This record gives sequence, C-alpha cells and structure tokens, in this order.
Amino acid sequence: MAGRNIDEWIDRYLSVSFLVMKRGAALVKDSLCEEMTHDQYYLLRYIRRRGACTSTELAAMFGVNKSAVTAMTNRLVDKGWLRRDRDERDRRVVVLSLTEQGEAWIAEMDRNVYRLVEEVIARFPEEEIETFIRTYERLAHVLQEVEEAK
Amino acid sequence: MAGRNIDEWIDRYLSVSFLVMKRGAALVKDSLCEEMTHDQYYLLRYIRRRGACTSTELAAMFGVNKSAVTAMTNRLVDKGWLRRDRDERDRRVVVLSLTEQGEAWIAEMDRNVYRLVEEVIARFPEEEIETFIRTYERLAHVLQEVEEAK
DNA sequence: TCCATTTTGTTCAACTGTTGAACTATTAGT
DNA sequence: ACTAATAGTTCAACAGTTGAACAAAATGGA
Repeated sequence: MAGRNIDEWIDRYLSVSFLVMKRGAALVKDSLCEEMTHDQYYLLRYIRRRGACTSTELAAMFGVNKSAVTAMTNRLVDKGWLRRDRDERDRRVVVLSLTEQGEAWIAEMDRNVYRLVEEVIARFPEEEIETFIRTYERLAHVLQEVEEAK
Repeated sequence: MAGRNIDEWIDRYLSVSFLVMKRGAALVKDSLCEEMTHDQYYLLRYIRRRGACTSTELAAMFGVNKSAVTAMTNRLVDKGWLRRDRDERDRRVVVLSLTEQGEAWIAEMDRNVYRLVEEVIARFPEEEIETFIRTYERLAHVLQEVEEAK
C-alpha cells in the first residue's frame, strides 16, 4: 500500500471513530432512563446474549481490569438487575446472570434504543448497511487478535 | 426493508459497536504514555486539526456538557499542552489552542498510535478500508443530524 | 439608551468507570 | 503436601460526566 494512502486512512479513522463513539453514546444515553447508564445497558445486553458469564470473561471481552467489572456489577446487583451466584464446581468462580427484573428493564430500554438506531440505519441503502456491519464485525475480531498477540 | 432484517442489523450494530469501542480504547491507551489518557489524545487531535476552537464547539461536537469540557481542558492546561486565550472581540469566548509542548506530545503519541492502527488496517483489503471509512464518516454525519433534530 | 434576554464559560457536588496494588479464597500441578 | 496459578474483591486515586447555580459579556427591542 502507498504510505500516503495509509496515513490518510489512519487519520480519517481516528477522527471519525472518536466522533461516532461520543455522539453515539450521547444519543443512546438519551434513549435510556435515568437509572441506566450507557455502559450498563451494553453490559446487560452482553450478559443476556451469553446467558451467563464470569467477571474474567467480561474483563477480557471489553479490555478492562477485573476490578472495573466488580465495580460495575456491584451497581447492577444493587439495582436488582443482575444476580451473582457462586459456581458449585469451582467455588472461585462467580456466575453473573440477569434477574427477571433485569430482563424486563433491558427489554424496555431496547425498545427506545432500537427506535433510535432504526432511525439512523434507515438513512443508508441496505447493501451499504450489510457491508459496513460485516467489516465492523471483522474489525472487532481483528482488535481481539491484536490484543491477544501482546 | 424487512422488519426481521432491520432488527438483526440493529442488534449486530449495537453489539459490535460496544466491542470495538472498548477494545479500541484499550489498545489506543496502551499506545499512549502514562500522562495522556485516551480522551485527552482525541481531544488534542481535534483541536490541532481545527487550529483553535471554543468550549461550546467541543461540547456540541462530542455531545457532552460544557462543564465536562471545562474539566477536561483544565487538566490539559495544567499539563501545559493547551492554551486558554480570551477572544478580544467577544470577551465571553475562550479560545483553545495547543501549546508548542502540546504539539510535540501529540506528535510523539501519533507515532505509536499510527503504528497500531496501521497494524490493524493492514489486515483488510484496500477497497474494504475505503468503503468502510466512507460509510463511517457518513454515519458520523447522520448522528449529528439526528442529534440536531432533537 | 436601558433593561431583559441570551450566550459563554466556570464552579461545585455527586456520580460512573477505570487502574493497579494488595488481599482472600480456591484450585491445579507437580 | 505445598507451591503456582486462578477468580474475584477491596481500596485509594484518578478521569470523565451531569445538572444546577452562578458570573460576565453581548444582543436586541422598546
């Protein structure tokens, strides 16, 4: 690849990724209720999709320390959205899963957030959406590989 | 568009955007020095590109409160990377611009971050990169429109 | 011109998310 | 059996954020 081209891509990517991150977070936050933060919404979504998971898995998945996960899950347990159970087969492990209340709240929040994302997505041609998301998913995968290679 | 398709896209987009945000932030942070945070790096980059700007502009651009900008810029001024000057034509306005030291630090950080992003980008075909970034930029633009329409 | 309104930015308390070191409890590997 | 490694928590110290209250300056009608 031409060096000129690459540097331009890098610059454009860095600029736009920060913009989308900030603006996207602000919009999603507006779609949530006072009680639920942006990060809590995504964390609960992830746990729901996985059914149940551990602090270690969450920390690795999101690239944060385990103590950060403890702090976040504490708040979610306090709100009654998340359940902490000790794994009987390996008593070091804590199994995290949604409570019924948590399921209900996240479903409620989903309604607003989906409406928002749909409004955004609707402005793009279908093919562009599919292509974009596919590359985005590949990017998430590559980031994990690069992280693991350290 | 088929409802089924849209909901699948929304779900995939929400999941992957959080992953990329978190993992990307973690990797960029590793490329920075102890003294500079992820957010500070992007903020300084933005101000450098604009030459100079105001708190109001930054707050609108990144979708945060002006008080958040004050707090961030305070830390950057304390470190000697950012300069605060009153606008002589409108004395309410504070003009933010990089100091020479700030320019030097951000150039230094750029070297590491560019190396990282290049490593990631190199794993994609050129055409996919260009297509992806173009849609990403369109997305940033749409998010701003949606924000403004509120 | 005068005064109310708007705009720009700051301060403050309170909160979320994060790190990194020190710690406990449990398991795994010889 | 004992040392290693693993899973998670606690804690102090930060960065980033909100929202309300505030000060200072500019604007715009009457």
